[in-house]
Amino acid sequence: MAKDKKLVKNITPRDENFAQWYTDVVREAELCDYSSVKGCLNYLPNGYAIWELIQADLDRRFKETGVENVSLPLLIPESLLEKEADHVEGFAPEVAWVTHGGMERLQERLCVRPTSETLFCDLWARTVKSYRDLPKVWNQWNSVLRWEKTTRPFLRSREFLWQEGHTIHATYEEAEERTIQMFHVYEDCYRETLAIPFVSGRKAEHEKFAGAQDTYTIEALMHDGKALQSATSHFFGSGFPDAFGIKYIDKNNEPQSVYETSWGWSTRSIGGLIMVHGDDDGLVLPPHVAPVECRVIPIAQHKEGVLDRAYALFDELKRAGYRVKIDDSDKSPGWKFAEQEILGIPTRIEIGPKDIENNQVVVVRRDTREKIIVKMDEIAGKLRDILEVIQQDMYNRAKDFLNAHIDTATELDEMKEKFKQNRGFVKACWCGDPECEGEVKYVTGGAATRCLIEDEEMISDKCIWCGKPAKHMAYWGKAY
RNA sequence: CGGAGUGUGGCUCAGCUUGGUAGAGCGCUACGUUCGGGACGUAGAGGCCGCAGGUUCAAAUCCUGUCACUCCGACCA
Repeated sequence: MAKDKKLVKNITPRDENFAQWYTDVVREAELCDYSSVKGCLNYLPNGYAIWELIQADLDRRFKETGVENVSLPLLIPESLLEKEADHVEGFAPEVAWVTHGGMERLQERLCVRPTSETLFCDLWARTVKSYRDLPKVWNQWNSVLRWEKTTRPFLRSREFLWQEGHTIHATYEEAEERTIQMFHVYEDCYRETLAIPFVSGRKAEHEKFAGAQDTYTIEALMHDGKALQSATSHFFGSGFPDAFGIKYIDKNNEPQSVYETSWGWSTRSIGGLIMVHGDDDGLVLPPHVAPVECRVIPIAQHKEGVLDRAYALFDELKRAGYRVKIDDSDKSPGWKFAEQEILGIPTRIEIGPKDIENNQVVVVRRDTREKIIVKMDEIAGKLRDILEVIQQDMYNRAKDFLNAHIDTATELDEMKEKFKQNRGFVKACWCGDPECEGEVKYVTGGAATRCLIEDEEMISDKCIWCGKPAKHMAYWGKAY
C-alpha cells in the first residue's frame, strides 16, 4: 500500500499546478530563498553547488576553445550605455541607476550593468591598436541587474548570476565562426552535462538581442509544455565596435573595423533542470551536476556495527572520487529516504544489518526508484556505472518527451488546435512579418517563434497567418 | 504599470466581522523508547501581531497612510 501513496508531502503535484509545484520544489530542496529585495535571490548551498558544477563544466569547455577570464566593473556611465542606439533602447526600461555617491549627487548617473558589451567595447577602444592585438576572446563570471516587473526564482530574477563572453575579431567570418562555436559549446553542455534536450537555431529578426545582427538560441521544453530560452550566442558584426570607435591597423597599415560576438548562460539553467527532470517527489538531478551523487543511509544504525560499516563504505566511496555524503542523523529511515528524494540526489545506498550479513548494499536510483543489490566489494566501481546509466536515461526520457511534443501545422486552425491540445513546439511556416507573429500569438494564447529551422525542407510555401509566401519555417511555442 | 491577495514565534496559518490576559500544528532543544518508506512519549524555549499615525479607558482586531511580498495580466536582448 505504501508504494501507491505519495511519499513526499508539502509538494503540490506537478499536473495539478505546475507553477506551485516549481515553487514548492525550490523551497523544499532549499535551492534558494527570497531576499528582502524583490527579485534578488539568496542562493543557498544546495542551489549554489549546482551552479558551481555547471560553472566548472562550462569554464573547462570555454578554456578548451581558448577563452580567457577577466572581470570588468559593476557600473556603467550613462554616456557609455548610450553609444549604441539599439542597445540602449533595448535595455533602458530595465536598468537601475546609481545617482549618489555618499551624500553627493553624481555629475553623471551610473547604471548597474544589465550586460557588459559597452564596458568591453570601451576597454577595447582604448587598448586595441594592431592586428597583433586580435582576437580578444574574453569571458567574465558575474552577476547583472535587470529591473524585471515579474520575477520568479531562477527563471526571471532581477539580479542573476551568469557568464558573459565577449570577443572581437579581425574578420567578419572569424567572428561569425566564434558565435557558432560558442553556440555549439552551449548545446554540448546542455546535452551532456545537464541531460537537457532542446531545439535550437537562429532567432527571428525582431527577437534578436539589442544591437545584434544574429542571435542563436537554445530552447528547451519544460514539463508543462512551455519553452525556456536557455542560452544565447550573438553576432554583432561591426556595428557595436564601430559605435565605440574600435579600429585596428592591419598589415598594410590601413585602419579596419573589428567584428564582435557575445554569449551568455545564466542561473536560469537551474530552473530548466528543475522543470525538465523534477517529479512529484521533488528535484531529480542528473549525476553530472548533482552536488551529491550518492547519500549513504544506514538502517537501524543503533545496532552493533552498522554505523561503523556505513562509515567505512562512505570513506571508500570518497576515496574513489565520488561526491558522497552519509546521513547519520537520528531521523527515521523513511525520513532520510524522502529527504534524499526531495533533494534530487541521484542515488542512495541503504546499508543495514541484513546487508552486512549478506555482504551487500542496496543502491536505489532516484529517477526510477529501482533497487539494485550490489556486492559490498564491487560497489566502488559499480556506482559509477549506475550514475552514468542514470545520466543517459534521464537525457533519453527528456528527449522522448521533447519528440512527443513537437508537431507540425500548415493551416492556422490546425495550429490553434494543436496548441490547445498538445503542449510543446509546433513547426510552421511564416512570412517573417512580426505583425503576423503577433496575431498568431494572440489567437493561440501566447505561441510565438522560438527559433528558425534552416536545415529542413519547408512544410509549406505560405505564411500560417497571412498566406503570403513563407520566408521561414520556425518552431513556435509558448515561453517562460 | 493594471487587477487580486497576504503581512501574527523559524515555517504554515487561526484569531479581526462583534476591541478586553496572543493561540494551534509543524519545526527547534533535552531525555527516553524506536529504526528496511516522513515513529512516539514527556518536559521546555521561542511573539513590542510589517511600519507610522489616529479613534478609544483599552487596538493583532476599527480608521488613515505607508512599505514589502506573492499570484494573474501587460512588459521582458
